[in-house]
Amino acid sequence: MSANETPPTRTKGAANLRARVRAEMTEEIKTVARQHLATDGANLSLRAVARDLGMVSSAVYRYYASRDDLLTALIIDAYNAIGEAAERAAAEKAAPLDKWLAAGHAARDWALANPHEWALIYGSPVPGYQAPQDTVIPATRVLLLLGAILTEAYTAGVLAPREPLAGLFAEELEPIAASVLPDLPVRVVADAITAFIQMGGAISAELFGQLNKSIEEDRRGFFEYQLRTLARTAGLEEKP
Amino acid sequence: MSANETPPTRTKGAANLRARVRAEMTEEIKTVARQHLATDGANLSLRAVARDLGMVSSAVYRYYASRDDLLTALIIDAYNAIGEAAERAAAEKAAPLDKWLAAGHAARDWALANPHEWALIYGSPVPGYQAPQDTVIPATRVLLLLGAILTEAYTAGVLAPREPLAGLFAEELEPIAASVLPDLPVRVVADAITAFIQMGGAISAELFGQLNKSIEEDRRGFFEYQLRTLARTAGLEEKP
DNA sequence: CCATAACGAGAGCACTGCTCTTGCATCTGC
DNA sequence: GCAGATGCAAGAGCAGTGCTCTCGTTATGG
Repeated sequence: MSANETPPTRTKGAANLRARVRAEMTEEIKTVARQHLATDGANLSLRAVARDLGMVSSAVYRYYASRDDLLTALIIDAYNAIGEAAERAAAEKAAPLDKWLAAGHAARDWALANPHEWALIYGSPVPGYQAPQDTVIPATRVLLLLGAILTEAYTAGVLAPREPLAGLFAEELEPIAASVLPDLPVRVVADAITAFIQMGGAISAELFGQLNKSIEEDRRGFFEYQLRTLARTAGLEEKP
Repeated sequence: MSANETPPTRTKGAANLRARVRAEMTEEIKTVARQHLATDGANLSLRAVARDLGMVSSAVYRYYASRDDLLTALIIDAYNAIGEAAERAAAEKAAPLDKWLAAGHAARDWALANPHEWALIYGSPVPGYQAPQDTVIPATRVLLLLGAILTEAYTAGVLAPREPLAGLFAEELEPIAASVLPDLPVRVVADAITAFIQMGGAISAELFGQLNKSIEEDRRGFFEYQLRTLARTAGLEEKP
């Protein structure tokens, strides 16, 4: 209630030394936890993390109130990491379809490099875990990117005309479309969501071993085939 | 009971009574474990299951060598359950597109009714768990069903002609296509796999809460929209 | 300068999967 | 018909878990 807490602006020197040490410690715990994620999956052991840091388990609780809090931090980081990877890749291209493909491949590459973090955010939810509100905005970055690419193509007039949508779900998407851009067809929003979902499905299937014994070598090519199919469905045509 | 000259190989009566009790017990453990799956997810507690059955944890090990063995049994059951649900639904229809839609909706309905079993088979892999060979055949039932529907449409000549595939992955799929049917285009196999993957992606996205705040009411309609899109991509056209 | 707040260590609670031993009931070969 | 083999459940025990609480220590800031 009172405004007596120390503002981080004024104190300097030794004062924010402790704060800096604390921030470093907080980050280091995350780093080690991320490594443990690779072996233990979502049920990582706080005690093991503490052991690796040369501290006792209860000390970790000074930095994260619970194991779930630590998981939340990792989840937010993962959402931001894959979102940023996709955004960067897309920003390097000019044509909408090129952006689309670049974003998809960047997401897949990130997932292949960080499979357990991918599982954390796009796999089955951790049993007792309830995602807090902080995660929802980072969680939408990739979806928003796909939507932005389609919207850009639409406003540029290079998006192939699509049949309008029918169905109740289309009405539900109406306000979303309107909030992005007045007169944006719901079809664009629906296609962005569909593409996001199925892009994720394709990556998950590859990562979770569902296409074993079918495609072993050219999984990247198969993924691109799916990416292009999704693009065509959304109205992004190939350049002639 | 007259257990006169019981041959050493084929004892009946009291002999297989014990076996029957054992089979019942084995099944009962699975039933209770399935219930616990709903609350604990993949990391269900063997001890809790045992408690619910009025027995001690070590007794369960008479029936399942390890927790992973119990999980395997549940996984196989789940694969078979969703496979059978989809097959039954498809068998009730005549036209390929109707079979396609029925199979998809049946799979989704089953997933909505058994979300944790869905997560077990199509979600992120359980950390230490390695799926044994017994699971691979049940795991392919839904995929095979989609492939069968497309193949049936192809042999009936009602599958719209598709562009041939290009890419290394297409060559990898060649032997699979040949093993199903001589001269079956790889495109059909690729489309079946794609549809299977993205159907699963759509269900997972809905189940794992990825389309929160966008479509809340008519998720079935949105799913059907995706189903029809996948069908069209695979060459299953609407009846005029 | 000294009260306060942050901190790490350690013990402890209730829980987990799993192993091993023990005693008992049931089945089975002679 | 009985003695021995076998199936089974219980219990103790091990090593591990998340989390809480208490206890000295140490750095911070009024």
